[in-house]
Amino acid sequence: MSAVDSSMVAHLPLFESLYTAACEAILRETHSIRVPKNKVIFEQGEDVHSFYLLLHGHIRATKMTPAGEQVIVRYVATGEIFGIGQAMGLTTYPATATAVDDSVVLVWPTTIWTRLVADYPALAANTLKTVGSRLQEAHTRVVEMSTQQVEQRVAHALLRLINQSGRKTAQGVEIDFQLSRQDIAEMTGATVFTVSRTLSTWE
Amino acid sequence: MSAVDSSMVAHLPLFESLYTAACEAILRETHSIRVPKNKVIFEQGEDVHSFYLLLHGHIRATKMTPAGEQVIVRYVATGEIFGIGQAMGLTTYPATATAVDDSVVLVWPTTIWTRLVADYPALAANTLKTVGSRLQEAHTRVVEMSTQQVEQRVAHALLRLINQSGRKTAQGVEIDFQLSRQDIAEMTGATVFTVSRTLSTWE
DNA sequence: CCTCGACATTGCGCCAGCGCAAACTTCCAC
DNA sequence: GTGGAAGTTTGCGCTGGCGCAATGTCGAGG
Repeated sequence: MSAVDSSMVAHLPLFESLYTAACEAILRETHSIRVPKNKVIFEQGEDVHSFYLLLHGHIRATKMTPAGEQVIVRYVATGEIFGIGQAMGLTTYPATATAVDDSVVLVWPTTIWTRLVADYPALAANTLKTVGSRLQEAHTRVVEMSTQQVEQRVAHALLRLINQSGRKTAQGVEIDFQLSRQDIAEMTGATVFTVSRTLSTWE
Repeated sequence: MSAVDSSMVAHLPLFESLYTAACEAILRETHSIRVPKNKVIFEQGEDVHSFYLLLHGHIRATKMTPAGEQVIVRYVATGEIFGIGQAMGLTTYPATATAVDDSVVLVWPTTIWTRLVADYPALAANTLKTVGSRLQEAHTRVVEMSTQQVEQRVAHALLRLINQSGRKTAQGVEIDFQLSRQDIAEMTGATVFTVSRTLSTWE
């Protein structure tokens, strides 16, 4: 519940080509909250009430099928906005957002989105780019699911995570949050068993 | 290459909450072209040079994998914009657009996108909604590909087409363009054979 | 009317990946 | 430590869907 310094966020894509003053004005409408690991931020189907910016930590977005199977739609990386269903014309959240780690997020009430966009048009343009690149990623995934088998899908999923949240260490690259076989299965559309077998062949 | 009457397009989502004058100004920057069936409008990988609005007909967007397999990303319905890679921060088209039918499209040079958005901020907001709903659809498809088997994927793919381009007739619903088994296969990530078998069990 | 080419169907063998059960490994909590 | 819960690995049988080849259907052009 503390104020946010614009120097912390002004460099993010969301604020690109906005003046510092505008950026500060936008930040005046928000506050930061801490989200403990495994806490659900919003649930699929819930009425949209807020949108968010991830300052620190990691968030997982999942969708549940009517049959009760869970699919991981994406991991939100630091600096990204999420929960922007309102901007896309939705009235309920299309997925569930859960903190994978202890995280810190900025919260805005969705009610002010329209006003913010009217006051700072660059905001819509920047959000458009973000959503656009997510669309790209989703299409890539559709293509992968259509044409590749599990082994390659797992490989690509891991590469995507590394590019997004990888950290170089002496031994190689490390993803800085917990990732179970179950998670990989839910990202790739495979079973835990197959994922386990696949990974074991790579040592 | 003829002028376009604003009354034809003013009701489209793209122009929502824009004044007629603005709408007309935007239309003054475009011209319509006829695209014969099977003509490629732009190719995946090509530098973005234009964005489009489909007035009449049907367009198919496909992606080719490095291995040469083709996947149908989506069908563009009448009234939709497409080829808006520029707005999403891309420099090359992420997919190939081909006319499925003889079609009529409006063309704008991408160079004016930035200016249009600056002059008419609602344009960015409206585009954001469009892209948002495509993102939704893409995620739905990822979930389907992850959890359902071919039969249900085919069913959903057809339902999506019907909702989008269906026309009611005495005998039922009709999709108003040619659709081969190969097409359905490329939409669902199955083979022509399996699609054929699946459809035959439904009579 | 016949031919040719494109598309669709069908039979058959095969295998990637699933489902399940059982064993093994970690990591807490007490 | 010790017991238990959660996560992982592995063996095994089964099957959905693929690959291919052969055959069937339909429409357009000579």
